[in-house]
Order: sequence, then C-alpha cells, then structure tokens
Amino acid sequence: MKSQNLKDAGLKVTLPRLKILEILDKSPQRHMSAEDVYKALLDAGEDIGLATVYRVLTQFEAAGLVDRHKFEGGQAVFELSEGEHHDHLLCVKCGRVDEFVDEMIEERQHSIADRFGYKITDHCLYIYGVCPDCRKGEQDR
Amino acid sequence: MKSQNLKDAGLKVTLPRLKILEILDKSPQRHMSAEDVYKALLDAGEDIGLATVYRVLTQFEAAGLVDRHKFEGGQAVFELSEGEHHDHLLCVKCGRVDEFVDEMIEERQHSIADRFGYKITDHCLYIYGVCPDCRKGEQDR
DNA sequence: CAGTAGAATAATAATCTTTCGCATTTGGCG
DNA sequence: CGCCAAATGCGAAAGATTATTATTCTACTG
Ligand SMILES: [Mn+2]
Ligand SMILES: [Mn+2]
Ligand SMILES: [Zn+2]
Ligand SMILES: [Zn+2]
Repeated sequence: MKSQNLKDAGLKVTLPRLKILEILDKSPQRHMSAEDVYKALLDAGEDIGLATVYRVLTQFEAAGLVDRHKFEGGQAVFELSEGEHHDHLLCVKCGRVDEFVDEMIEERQHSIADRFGYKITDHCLYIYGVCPDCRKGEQDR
Repeated sequence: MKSQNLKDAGLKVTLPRLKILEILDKSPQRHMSAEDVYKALLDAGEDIGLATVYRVLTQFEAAGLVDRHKFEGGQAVFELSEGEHHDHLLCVKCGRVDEFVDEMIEERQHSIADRFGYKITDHCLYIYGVCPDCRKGEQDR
C-alpha cells in the first residue's frame, strides 16, 4: 500500500505524505495544483500547511512518484507518475486535460535533437485548444 | 522603420516603445526576459521603468509584434515575431536556445487534436537537453 | 515500551516575477 | 502652441513558491 510506496522511495512515512499521496490517488482530477491538494486536504479535515504540500510534492517529484507540469496559468500541476511519458491536450475554456502519446512525434524530436547535436534530457508538448464539449456551446467560425 | 511598425500595430509612437523595439531588434540574444530588456535599456542610458517594460511587451504581444514563451525558470522570454511559428530546443546547462520547425510534428498535432475533437488555438514544444558545446566538457555516460 | 537523534512539519517571513493604482508626463492633432 | 486621452514612473500589491526556525514526529535502540 501507500506506506510501502514511500519506503520504496526512501522517504519516511509521515501523515502528511500519506494523506497527500491518497489525495493524488483518489481525487477525480488527475492533474492537481499544490493549492488543489491543499484544499482537498482541508476538505478531508486534515490540518496540513500549504508549505508542507509544496515541500512534499517537490520531494515526491525528486523521488519519481509524481510528475510536475507547468500548464498555462501561474500554478504548476502534479500527477501521480505512471512510469510512461505522455503529453497533454488542454482546453483553454474549461481546463479539461487529455493525455496522449505519439511515437512519431517522439521519434522526430530525437532526430531534431540529433541534428542539432543535443542530448535530450526532457521535453514537453502542450496543445491548447477548445474541447468538444466547449465547442458545442459557441458559434463556430 | 520602427515608428512605422508601431503605427501599423495601432500603437502610439513613444520613446519607451521605440527603445524597447530597438533592444529586441539589435540585441545579440534573440530571446530576452523583461529583466534582460530592462537591463539593456539601463546600459543604453535610457531611464525606463521595469513596469513599463512589462506593459509594453504585453502590448507588443497583443499586437503580434512579439511572441512570449515560458521556458523553464521563472521568467517569461520574448522575441520579435517573425510571422512563422517555430519550436525550441533549450540547453539546460548554458541556456542556449535553438529554433526549429518540423512539419511532421505539426501535422501529427493536428491529427491528435482531431482525434480528441479539439480545435487547436496554440501549442508549444520545448525540448530540453545538453547542447553540443556543453557536452564536450563532460564525461559522457 | 520508553528514550533519543535526526528528519519532517507548521507557521511565518521572504523571495521572485508580474501586475496595479495613481499622480505626472507625453504624443497626436487642431 | 495648447488640449486631452493615452502612456509612463514609481511604489505598492498580488500570486506562487521557497526559506527559516522552533517544535513535533518517526524510526530505531536497549
Ligand atoms: Mn498527465
Ligand atoms: Mn524563438
Ligand atoms: Zn473545454
Ligand atoms: Zn549548452
């Protein structure tokens, strides 16, 4: 269970860490900001400070338990790491997030890096648009 | 010349706007943060406030004169718009930036958006890595 | 199961980037 | 030249995240 995940990651098992992991796992939204997690904790009656949420999420990221993304709009968002890399489609109207993997794009990125002589460490592709639901409620142009 | 660019964009021709446009055009670095622009103005002996730099850059962006990017590291960076969209390769060691366009990737993005039913408004692809110069000075593994 | 050293937390202050508010100045036009 | 809306300068404010430090908790030990 969760305490084992923490131990495996070399992290002490503390209440805040367990609760934050649980929020990330059980929340209907897969991508959450630190603030989102903090509010969810408050709703759950837990008394954990926002600074702790940030600290723990950063530790989780370093331990490979979560991934951090910087979508548009000030706040970073976090999601439980699934091991597999993926990219994101984001609705600019409602904030919906969809995930995808495209092997062709991944390959092309490597060939571009090769061409320029870079050794890739990371990459991110964000596609912004209007999701199908939000397109319904507007006069298409 | 530059004052015409401003007029064409529907912006009043003011000293700060002219100077900022000039910095963006003449600076050796194509991608500059607001702070970079501000410092360059100070070096050039101009007395223009940082708030004005931010305001002007935001107006330029709205007018289509510059593009704003959010690379890693807190600050947004700006570059003179060339009309053509392009993506970026970024060195995590020295901050070098390279630009590229890949039609295949652009196409795939559209087909992904279609598959999910999104209408694309924008997108960005950042490839982070170690540039050829920075790779020389380290034991490759 | 109590005792303890070291790690983690809470609360708050600090930092960093960007935006706001408002008094003052300036550019475009008659 | 002189007016007025628009633009600027400056300082304050906002929003997100990190740092500081005293206190509490976890993982051992005997
Ligand atoms: Mn995701
Ligand atoms: Mn560029
Ligand atoms: Zn939507
Ligand atoms: Zn480099």
